[in-house]
Amino acid sequence: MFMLNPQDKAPIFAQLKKQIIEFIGLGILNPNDQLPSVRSLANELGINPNTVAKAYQELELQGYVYTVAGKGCFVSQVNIEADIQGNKIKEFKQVVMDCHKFNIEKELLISSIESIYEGGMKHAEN
Amino acid sequence: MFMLNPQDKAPIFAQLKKQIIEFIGLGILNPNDQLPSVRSLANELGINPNTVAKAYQELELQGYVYTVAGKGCFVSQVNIEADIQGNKIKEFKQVVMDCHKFNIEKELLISSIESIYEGGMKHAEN
Amino acid sequence: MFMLNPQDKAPIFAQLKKQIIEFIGLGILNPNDQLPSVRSLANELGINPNTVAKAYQELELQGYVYTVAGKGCFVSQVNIEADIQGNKIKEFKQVVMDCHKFNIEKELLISSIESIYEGGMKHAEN
Amino acid sequence: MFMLNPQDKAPIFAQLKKQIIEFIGLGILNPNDQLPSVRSLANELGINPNTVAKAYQELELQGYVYTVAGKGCFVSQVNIEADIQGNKIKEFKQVVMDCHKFNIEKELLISSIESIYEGGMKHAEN
DNA sequence: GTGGTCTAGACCACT
DNA sequence: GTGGTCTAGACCACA
Repeated sequence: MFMLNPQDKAPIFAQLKKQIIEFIGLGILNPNDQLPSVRSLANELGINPNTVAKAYQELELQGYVYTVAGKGCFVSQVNIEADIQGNKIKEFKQVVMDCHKFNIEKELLISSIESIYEGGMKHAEN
Repeated sequence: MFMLNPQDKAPIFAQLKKQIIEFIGLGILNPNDQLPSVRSLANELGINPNTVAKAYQELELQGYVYTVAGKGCFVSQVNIEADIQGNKIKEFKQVVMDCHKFNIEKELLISSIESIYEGGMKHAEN
Repeated sequence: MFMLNPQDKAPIFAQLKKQIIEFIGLGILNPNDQLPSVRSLANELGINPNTVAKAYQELELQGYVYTVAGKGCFVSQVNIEADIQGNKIKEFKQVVMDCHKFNIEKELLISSIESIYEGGMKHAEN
Repeated sequence: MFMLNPQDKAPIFAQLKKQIIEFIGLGILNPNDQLPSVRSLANELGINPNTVAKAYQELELQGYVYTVAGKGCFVSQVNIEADIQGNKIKEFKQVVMDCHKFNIEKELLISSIESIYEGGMKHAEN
């Protein structure tokens, strides 16, 4: 279900977090869905349970999930999607401002957007 | 000349690197300009010379500067500016693809660009 | 496992780098093999961990190894071997061109090659 | 007359030395030819006289030139050319042995030699 | 346990 | 003066 890249400089728990947030944003994980248990996920991914637990903890701290002792970890029912979108937009604006600073032409950016939205929705290879 | 943010989670040498690259991209530092000496910059910023040296060394490995032992460290004359712009654009496209994935409307992105490029906004709060 | 020559003018970290690259080229170290830990190797060689770390970091920057914080340093799985051979051949051609420039006879070079490849000579005295 | 590359990692005095040796090997500088004076050469190259002096000193130590106090520095009349060729051949053998170690095919090396000796005598770009 | 970062202070070669 | 290298020893995040 999740994909980890050991060569990625980002710590594993952060990769996990990011993917869970992404899945929530994409509607693959919906409010009140239960996440896999720490142990099962750790087992499945071949990583340390502590690592999974850390990801879950941070997600809980940031309000994306809630934990019920003895039952498991569930996706929050609050308006997470808007939150995720908001963060992405903030990130987007930041990058645009950098582009502006470096005198990259506005038209170039807009045409990039057009082509991405029209074309396939494939990921860019890094 | 340079500004370090101790609260930033990024390592000091990376902050320094980023700023130097930015200054080159902005034309504040031009090809063959000499960077401050390792010692003087370390002194000025209140950090260890090794930390500055590490930043300089990585910049050299990546081709942004060249260093001459016994003389100092200089901005490369190759087309760095295009390189920096290229990286920013890549980053931009990546973010746009994420936005697309999360169903953020194209028009929203474009209008953000318009306002940033017209308004001449300075910086987003982090 | 590794051998350092204190009399060699080359810096320690460079000697280490060179040997690791050689071991990869020779198939002694294979893709995804784990390198000795920074601390253990430093201890074994009687040098400072920072020195080993520097070697590892440069190897990573050049793509020969990848390192996972908290786990260790591993040989890359990309086609490093071809890379190493390519570099050696480049070096070879450079030397041949020098020989040509100095009017060294072609036959002399070729016969040297023959004798080395047939004899299975070990090493030249430095 | 001489060409220095400040970006080259080799120290300037070594670059100078190498070129003088090369010129001797090529017959551009002949036995008992006088080298430019330390000061004039330093002036011409825009470098420190100490740097030139160091190059000359090392050349003298290695027997390539001899210095006459108050008169200048001259190319030795001993059999330098053979010496230079000998060094190159030694270097060549070393590289060939490395190639052998890395399982590079003998035929590849020989055909490289053929093409270099038949083709132009241009330098390889680094 | 691992590697990453940083400091303090030293010595060296080069200019 | 410059940068390059190395040591000793520290703290941190990650697994």
